[in-house]
Amino acid sequence: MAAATKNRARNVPRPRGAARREALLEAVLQIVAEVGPDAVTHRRVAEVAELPLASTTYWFDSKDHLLTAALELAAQRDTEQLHRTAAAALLAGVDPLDAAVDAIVDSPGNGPLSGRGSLVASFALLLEAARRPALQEISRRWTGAYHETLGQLLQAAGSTRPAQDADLLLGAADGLLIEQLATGTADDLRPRLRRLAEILVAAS
Amino acid sequence: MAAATKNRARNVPRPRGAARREALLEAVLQIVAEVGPDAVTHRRVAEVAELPLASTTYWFDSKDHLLTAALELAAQRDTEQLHRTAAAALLAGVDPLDAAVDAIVDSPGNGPLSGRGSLVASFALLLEAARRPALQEISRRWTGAYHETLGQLLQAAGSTRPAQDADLLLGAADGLLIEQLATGTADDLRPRLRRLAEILVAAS
DNA sequence: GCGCAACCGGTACATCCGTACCAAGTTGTG
DNA sequence: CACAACTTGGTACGGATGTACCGGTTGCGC
Repeated sequence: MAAATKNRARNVPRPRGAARREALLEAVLQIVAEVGPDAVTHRRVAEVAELPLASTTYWFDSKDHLLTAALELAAQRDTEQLHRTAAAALLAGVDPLDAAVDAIVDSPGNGPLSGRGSLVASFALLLEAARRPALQEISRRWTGAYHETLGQLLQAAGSTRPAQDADLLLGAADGLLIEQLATGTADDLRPRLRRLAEILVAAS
Repeated sequence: MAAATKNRARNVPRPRGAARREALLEAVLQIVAEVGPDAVTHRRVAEVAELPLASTTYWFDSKDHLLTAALELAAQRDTEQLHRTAAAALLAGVDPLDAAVDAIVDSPGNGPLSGRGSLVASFALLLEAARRPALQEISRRWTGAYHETLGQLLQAAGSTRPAQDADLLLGAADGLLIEQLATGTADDLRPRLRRLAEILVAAS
């Protein structure tokens, strides 16, 4: 039927358009990391992405939409990276506690952003979610993925209550990371988190 | 001597002026909590504080100065509250672990801002410090006060390495608080932190 | 081919921003 | 009382911002 052949859904971007869209989000994340969420303006995003100003309003209805989509992208990338790390560690037979600590500490360090910068961006966007309920669903999925993956690793390490242990371990990691960012220190968190993980498992 | 009678230091605000200054900082904190740091503009601050626009530039050289002073005020208030709580608990002979957990969870809940709002403001300002070294000194004093106080309480509870335990306990508290803010949940953190504190002390 | 929707990019505009300036009011001191 | 410093609040200005608009281009389905 004719209808079957012209079924490309409306509003589905063509390949080139999708690439532009992603370049814009990339630019948003870079700006959030380097200067902060206040600095995310249509003009600056366009400049960083090397695209004309109007492309920002073409692909995203508003600045809100731009930020929401950027948080979604950051969460999705980080989650995928987390799953890859965890799966590889489990298959390779690495000590699950080491895998858990590495998964937390390394996770945001890859991708096109530098480790520290992408951390700042992630936390800034998370904090945005505290004021915008629309973002909370994304935050929930994001932290949920961490809970699940860490729980599996802790269980493999012998924890009898992996959910609660993962909760505390993830919390400690996030809190210590924020503290490092806010005070400008840069010690290696791995030994401290490793010790916490051991204590949690041993106390099961 | 004549010199002795006119020794009021220059630039020391007179009482009425000091009240205005504080009202402005109060307004800054309120705006940071409700809308975010991007929304802190001279005009809006003046409006919230019910003062004329020019008063903001009179009492604070620039927007940077305004934000720095606001972080200082938040840190100072929170630290005083922390010390009060801890000292009272130690004198009253309350279980030091309960005191530690209460000191963390209750701490930012007082003051003119609602608990959740002042938490958001605190974290937002801490995150600002990640990008502005001038704020990091304040952040360091702030977290330092927590480390010290929590360390004393944990030591009283029998911890043999109070510094490290305080570090992890504070980290976990901050991380869990941020997670709650970002996901919109509101469970009581006390039992979880209490359990962590017990495990840490027991593992000494 | 041809038409239509998706896509592109330049420009315009109302609004808000940080900050400077200045004239009037207030207050403590000699 | 007079004076100087401090304080107040109204206004102005150059610049940046979010977003709307609109004519041109591209590429897919017929």
